[in-house]
Amino acid sequence: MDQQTVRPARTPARPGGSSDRTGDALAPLLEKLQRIGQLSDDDGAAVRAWPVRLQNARAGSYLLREGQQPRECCLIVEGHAFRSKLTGLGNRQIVSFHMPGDIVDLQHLELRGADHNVQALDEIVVAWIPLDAIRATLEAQPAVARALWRDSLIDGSIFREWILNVGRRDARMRIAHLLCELIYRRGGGRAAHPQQRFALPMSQEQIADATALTPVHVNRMLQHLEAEKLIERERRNFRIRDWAALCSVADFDPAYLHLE
Amino acid sequence: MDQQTVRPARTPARPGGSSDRTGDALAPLLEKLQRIGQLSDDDGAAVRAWPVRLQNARAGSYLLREGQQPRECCLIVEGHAFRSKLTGLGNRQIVSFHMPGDIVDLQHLELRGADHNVQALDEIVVAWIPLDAIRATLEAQPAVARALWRDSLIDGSIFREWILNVGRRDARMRIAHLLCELIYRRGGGRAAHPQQRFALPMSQEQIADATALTPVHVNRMLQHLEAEKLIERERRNFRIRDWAALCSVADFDPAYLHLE
DNA sequence: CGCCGCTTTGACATTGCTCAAAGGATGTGG
DNA sequence: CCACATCCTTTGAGCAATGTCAAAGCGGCG
Repeated sequence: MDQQTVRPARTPARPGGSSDRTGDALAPLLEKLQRIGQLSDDDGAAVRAWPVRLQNARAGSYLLREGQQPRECCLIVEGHAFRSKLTGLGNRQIVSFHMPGDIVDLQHLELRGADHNVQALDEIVVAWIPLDAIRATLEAQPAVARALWRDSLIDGSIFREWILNVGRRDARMRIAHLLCELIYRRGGGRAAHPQQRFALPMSQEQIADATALTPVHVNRMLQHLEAEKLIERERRNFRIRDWAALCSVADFDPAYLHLE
Repeated sequence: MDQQTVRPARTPARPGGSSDRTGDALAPLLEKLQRIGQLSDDDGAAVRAWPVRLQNARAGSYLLREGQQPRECCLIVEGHAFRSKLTGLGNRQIVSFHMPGDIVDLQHLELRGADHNVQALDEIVVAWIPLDAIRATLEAQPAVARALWRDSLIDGSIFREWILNVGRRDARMRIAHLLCELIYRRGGGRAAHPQQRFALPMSQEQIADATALTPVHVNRMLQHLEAEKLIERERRNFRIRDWAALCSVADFDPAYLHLE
């Protein structure tokens, strides 16, 4: 009944877990790279050889703080995360949401200090991958480098859409657009089973921080979407009643996700 | 007296210009790559060998439209450009400004359809570089690949800051922040001569589209900044009267530009 | 000279925010 | 198994920032 939220494994991953667990950990990443870049067996093997360090974290805990200079990249294995920035006055803006298979701070391959925070959205399992291991692979396996570059370019495209969303759509459209994006990405392209019920991993306050609204207004707009019979909802459990209409309200065109 | 705007050459570049003009065209790019990535002589030579096609364009003309599938990248040689997206209702959001040395659509190395428009801000000279030429260089010269990747990661960082700017700062801060960014980037890091007068290449309507405000409100906020004695202004000509205070009002921290 | 695009001003409308408090879940310790 | 704390969601009333509409200035250019 809970389609969306991938629960952390019952048996908590041991930090520095054994190699079979490690293989599991990289599976969602490999699947994604396969999808966006076509890797050879050698490429896949090189990625699988990355020495990952597993970590469990609870909802809200920081995986990375602004200003840190990490020497590892953070790959999401299970659960969800978000990246955020703070205004000098303390206002928070969430700039992206992430799901299993996403490397959340790939930019540290080239950029020094983190310019934003990364936090767990729900209970989460992440795999830390040494930057040096990735760099070594990039030289030996150009296809991996291309796939990762492509991934970060898609990231950029999503950021541009978010600037548009936050800047030029009204509250109702913003929220609808975010819903569409999350549902679409959950399906890995092709809004899979838009009718099914699912649980969003984020609170209304986090939706507010992603759409640049207040939690109060998010609440009202969700009720509005419900009254329009576009969605059904009960706490964080959603069902889309009219996917086409929701997309239209949201002004949602998935081209920017570049999932083909 | 016009520090900011680089005037298009008096002698208009011929499309498909001769090789000496071509060398000039790539100079700002090489300088930038040098700064962010340390290229060897070979690397530089490979870039200089790119067969560019020069084009003059007047303010407002489109260099690229959403949905197109370009086979060339667009490098700015002189003048300025901006990228924008449109809402289904026709509201425009500018997502970035660009200056000489910027490749404005590097993402087409990996991504198919353009997800946004690119337009000239003022009179401009651009160099079109075949994607295949760039791809060939990426394989042969990994340092060039790294520098370009790094550049696109910085792009992403700027997008994140814009999401924050548009999402969580008020109108006055947004505009001040945009001013700070433009001045800082003009100096290539280190806000060079913040006291000097300069002309912004964009209209107040374009500032509005970049900050997600209306032109009317931009006008009022500029007057407000002037009344606070932070800036001096007469049409598009500006002088910063108090750089430190402006940065503070703007909540501006240049770390996100990653210029070190 | 006269058009045109940009900037500026004014009056008014509205979206979304603030503040405050109440209602529900869920979990924990006694 | 209850009592309570906590975290989220929901509601209400009033307000502020920003948008809308309309028109007037003002510079530059053909």
